Amino acid sequence: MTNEIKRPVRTRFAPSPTGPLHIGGARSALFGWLFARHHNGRFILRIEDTDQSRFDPDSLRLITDGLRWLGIVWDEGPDIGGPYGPYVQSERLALYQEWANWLVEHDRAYRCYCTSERLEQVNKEKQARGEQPGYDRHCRNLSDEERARNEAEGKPFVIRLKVPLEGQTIAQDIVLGEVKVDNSTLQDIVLLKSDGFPTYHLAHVVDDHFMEISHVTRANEWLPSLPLHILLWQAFGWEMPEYAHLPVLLNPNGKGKLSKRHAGFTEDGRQVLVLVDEFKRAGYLPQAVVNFLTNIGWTFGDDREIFSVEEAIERFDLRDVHPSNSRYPIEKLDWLNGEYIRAMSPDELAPLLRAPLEQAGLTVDMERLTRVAPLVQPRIKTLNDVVDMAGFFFRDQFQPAPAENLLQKNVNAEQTRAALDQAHTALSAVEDFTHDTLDSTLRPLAQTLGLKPAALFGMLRVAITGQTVATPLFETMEILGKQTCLQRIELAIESLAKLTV
RNA sequence: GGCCCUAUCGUCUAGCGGUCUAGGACGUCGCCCUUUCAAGGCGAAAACACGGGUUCGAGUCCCGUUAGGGCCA
Repeated sequence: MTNEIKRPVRTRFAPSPTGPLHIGGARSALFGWLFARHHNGRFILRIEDTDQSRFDPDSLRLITDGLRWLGIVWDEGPDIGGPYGPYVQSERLALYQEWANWLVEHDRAYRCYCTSERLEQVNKEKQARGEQPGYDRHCRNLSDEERARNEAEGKPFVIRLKVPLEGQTIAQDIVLGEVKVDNSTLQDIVLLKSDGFPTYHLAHVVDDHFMEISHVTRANEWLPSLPLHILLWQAFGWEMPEYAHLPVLLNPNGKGKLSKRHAGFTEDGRQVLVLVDEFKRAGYLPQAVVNFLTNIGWTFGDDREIFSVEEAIERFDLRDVHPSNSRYPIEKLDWLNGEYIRAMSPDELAPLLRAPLEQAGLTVDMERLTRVAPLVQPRIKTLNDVVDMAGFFFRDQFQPAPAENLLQKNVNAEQTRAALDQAHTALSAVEDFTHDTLDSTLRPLAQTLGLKPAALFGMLRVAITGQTVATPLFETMEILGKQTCLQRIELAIESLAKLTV
């Protein structure tokens, strides 16, 4: 493991444009980005679109939107260009073909004319003999005449790597340390397909060479092909980047790698979010999501879990990344997001609450929202929670709760009606409709009525907000105003009349 | 099936041979505060997968087993 950085740090995130940005992909991108930023290096976005069958035209925008939302900004990429472009693999086909041919010319690779039927047949026979399946290297040993004949017939071919038949390939991984494998277990992998498109293996090595990537950060599902890639670097004779195979996220409940869909539900029945866009729509803050992701597989130190990206960049090192995969600890995000919400000033928070409220069909008065913000601040975990907690402040039409909800513990309908009646009278006389005055009016009233303060406040809360759980009563009443409060109490009294009949 | 990787509280993790009667965080539970709900404060339960080595000494090193993950087919 190297302790020094030998060349300018350049890392890359190389997603396939097959769909929206996944939280696992985002974390891989994040780690590469943090590393690059720590070393004042460059971070590159490259699109690996050589699998045409899974191509999704919306994907590029979805990926870039997701990264941008998280604040993971790239220095070179398909949208902004850069000195090592193009940054889309399908625009680099000539390069892959050129270098695949170079390998053939230098006897490090060969043309294979075998049909898929023959490959299948070989596998069948091998399995029948109890051998491991795999290509039998038939075309590796073709005579010049056979080769010439195949060429003359114009047979389609792929280009395969000539893997050494003996010995070991040893790799150094920044996260995992030494990884060893016997060459005899390796396949003569295809580098260039018959349609002229490269496989991942070829494209990876060629691109990372010409883009001067210094550190390859990728998910550890690529680890098995690492020896092949090392062999490829050696075949080209190019300087190898350092590799860091990052742990992946596992499903929180079920087994296996975190899937795009069907990640299941948390214990409290909420769906587990996996797409970056879903986090945005669910009312999570990007800073919280980044902080959350950074804490999986890496530790800030000092027993601290909450820190800014800038602080993370200062300390981040791939060598400190934990090698094992983790279950996706999604429960922690709610807590962290709540922490971020509480750490803001109410004035910062208020504008962020606007969108969720409007999306819920409410009309937002910013002046009122600014007064409501500090009330909801300690009570919400996501921005969207504001709708349930304080949506009643912004509804055009008041939605009263069922009369039953007015009834407090050990207080019957008749008593409730009497209490609300008295409260109405008392409040009507209040000139200064503010928290302190309301408190000094209603608290003594509770005693007069022989009710616990909690009981009186509880029925008033339901009457005035229409909810059993809401923002604190006196502050709420102050914002709603005297007229509104009195009207709603009257409404509640009326609804109780039906109950007592 | 073959190959590769991994293994500390329920979960995310600290720990890089003695300071570990194993630390932090989320979650859970209890108490306090309290007009609901939160937030906040205090506290509790909770882990070194197992078996062999190496060593004066192992959570920490080595081997195996088991389990989990991945890749190939």
